[in-house]
Amino acid sequence: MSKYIHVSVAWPYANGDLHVGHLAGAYLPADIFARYHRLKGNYVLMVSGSDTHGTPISLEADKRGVTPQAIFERYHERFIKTQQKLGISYDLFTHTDTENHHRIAQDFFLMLKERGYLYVDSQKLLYSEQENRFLPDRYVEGTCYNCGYDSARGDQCDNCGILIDATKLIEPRNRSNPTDKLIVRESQHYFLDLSKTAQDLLNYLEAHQSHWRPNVVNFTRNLIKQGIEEGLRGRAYTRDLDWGVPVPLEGWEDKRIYVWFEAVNGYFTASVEWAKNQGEPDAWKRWWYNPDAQIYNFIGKDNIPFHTVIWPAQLIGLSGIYNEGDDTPLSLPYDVPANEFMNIEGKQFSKSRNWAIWVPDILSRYQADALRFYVARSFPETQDTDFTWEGFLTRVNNELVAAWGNLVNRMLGFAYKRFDGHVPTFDTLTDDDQEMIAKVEAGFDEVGNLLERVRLKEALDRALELVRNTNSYLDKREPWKTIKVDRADAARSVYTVLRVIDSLKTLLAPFLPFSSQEVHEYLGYDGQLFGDLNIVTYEEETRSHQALVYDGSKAIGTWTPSQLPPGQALREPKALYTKLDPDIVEAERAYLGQPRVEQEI
RNA sequence: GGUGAUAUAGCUCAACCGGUCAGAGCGUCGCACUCAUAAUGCGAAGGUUCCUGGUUCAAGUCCAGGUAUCACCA
Repeated sequence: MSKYIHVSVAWPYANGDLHVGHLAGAYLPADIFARYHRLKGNYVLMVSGSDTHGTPISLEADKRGVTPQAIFERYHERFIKTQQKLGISYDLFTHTDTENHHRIAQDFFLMLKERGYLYVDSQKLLYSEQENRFLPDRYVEGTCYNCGYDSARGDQCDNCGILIDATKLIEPRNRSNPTDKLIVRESQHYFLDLSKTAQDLLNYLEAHQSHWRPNVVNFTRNLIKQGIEEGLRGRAYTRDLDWGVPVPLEGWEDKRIYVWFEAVNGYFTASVEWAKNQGEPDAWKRWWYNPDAQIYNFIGKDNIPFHTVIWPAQLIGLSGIYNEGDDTPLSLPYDVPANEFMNIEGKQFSKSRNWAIWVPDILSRYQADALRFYVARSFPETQDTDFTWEGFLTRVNNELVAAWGNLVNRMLGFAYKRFDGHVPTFDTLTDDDQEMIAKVEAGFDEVGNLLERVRLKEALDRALELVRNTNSYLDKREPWKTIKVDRADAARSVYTVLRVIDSLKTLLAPFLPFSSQEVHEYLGYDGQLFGDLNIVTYEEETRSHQALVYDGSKAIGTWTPSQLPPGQALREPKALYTKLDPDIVEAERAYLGQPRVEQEI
C-alpha cells in the first residue's frame, strides 16, 4: 500500500546564498528522505521556497540601496540553480511573493479572525517621526538598560548578551539616521490566541511523542505547559512593516502579516500551487485532508516553536478550509525531525564575517555527491557538528572513494575486461556467495527502517558497513586468482559482487543519486533511477515566478534487491569519484573569514 | 534568569527500557594481497564515558549540585 508522504522543508530567507548549514539542517535530510520514499513507491510531495519577506530582506536591500524585490529575485534564482545542481528534489520550490501565497495567507488570517482565534491588542513600539513609521528592532540601537553599553541593538545587547525590549532602551536611535528621534507609541495588532488550541496541541503531542525526537517533544511540551500556567499569551500575528503580505482589512493598510506566521503557511500554499500547476487543483487534499498521510517538517533547531506550536495551532484553527464543508481535519505534522547546527571549523556560521561555506562555491570545485556524502556523514541529528575541510578530505578519500568508489571500479573494470564486457554467467553459487547476497538483501529492510525513522546517519552507516562487508567478501573469494585456475568459480564470485553492487547502488541512491545513476548505467541498465529536476516559469495574473520542479515521470528506480541478469552487456566503467588533493584543506581554509565575491552559478 | 539539548578512545560519532555497553569508522602500528583512483583485507594498541555527591546487587545509562557549549523564551 503506497503512502502519502509530505516533506515540508524550511523556507530560506532569500537574502544571501545557501551555506552548508542550510544543507545539513534541512534540505539534504529532506531530499534523502523524499528520494527514499519515492523509490519505495510512496506518493511524495516535497515543497519549499524562498522566503521573500521579513526584516533580513529589507535590511539587505537597504544596505545595497535596492528594492527588497531585487534582493529576493536574485537569491531565489541562485537558490534554484544551486539546488538543481545538488539534486534537492523538490516537487515544487517556489517563493512567498506569489499571488497564490498572498491570497491563501490572507484567507488564513481572515478565517482565524472570524473563528475567534485572533484578538486585537495594543503593543508599545518605537516610532520614527521623520520616517513616519514604526521601526523594526533591527533598525534600532541605543544604550543598554542592563549594562549601560551604548550601542546595544534593538533586539539584543552585544555586550552583556541579554535580549532587549527596544522600547526600554535608553536614548534609542535610528541606526540609519542618527539624528532621528524615536518615541514610544502604541500600535494595534492581531494576536494568535494560543490558549484556544493549547489542549489540542498537548493531545497532538501525546499522540506523536513515541516517534518524535525526545528533545523536540520535551521542548514543545514545556513550552505549551509553561504557556498554560502563565495564561499562554498570544503571539503577534501582524507587524508594522511595509514589506510583506498585507493585512486584508480596511484601516490596516500599513501593516503586514508577521513573516514567521506567513512563511510556515507556505507548506500549504506551495502544495496548492503544485496541484494547480499539475492541472489537478484538488490534488493537495491527498496530503492535507487525508488522515493517513504523513507530514514531515525538516527544520533547524531554532525553528522548533514555530513548527510544533504556531503552525499546528494555525492548522487546528483553519480546519475545513477550502474543503466544501467536509469535516476531515487538516493534517498536522506527523514528525518534526529538527536538526541541530553545523558549525564551520569549530566556529559558528557568520554571514557578516563570512565564516561560512557557500554551497554554490563548493559545487564549482567538488562533485555534488561528494558534498552530499560528507554532509550526510556529519548530519547534526543529535548534537551540533562541525564541517572541517580535513574531515571532508578524509571522509571523501577514505570512505567514498576508497571503499565504495573503488569497489565499483575494481569489479566493474575486472568484469568488463575479463568477462568480455558482460555480467558473467554461472553454474551455481557457493554458500559464501549466497550469504553475501542475502546479507545485502536484508539491508533493504534495515536501511529502509532507519530512513523511515529519519535516522539518516545510521542508515548511511549501515549501508557503508555493507560496502565494507563486500570488500571483505571479495578478498576472501579472490576472483583475480581463481580466474587463472578455475574460471567457473571466478564467474560465480564476480557475478555475486556485481549483483551486490547493483543492490548497494539502490541503498545508497537516496544519499548519492548522481553516482548511483552512473553505477546503474555501467551495469548495463537503461533508464533513470530518479526523475528530472527542471526550472520552470509560472505565470499568474499580474506576475510570473521561477520554480524548481521535480518531474518523476521517467523514474524507474525501486527499493528492491537486484535481480541482475547474467549475460547482460556492461558499459565501460569510469571512476565514480575524484580523489581529493590534500592541498585543498589549506586552500579552502584560507577562504574562511575573507571577503567573498559571488560568482555566477 | 527560565526551558530544552549536548559533553564517551587522537578525530567523528554509537550504545532503545539501568545488567557481555565500554563499541564502530577514520587516524596510528604490524601482517597479508595486487583486480582497483597505492585502493582492499586481517590483526593490535588507545578511554577515571565533563566534575562532585547520591540511589541500586548493578549506572555513560537514574537523582541532586556544578562546569562548558548550543537553541528558544523573558
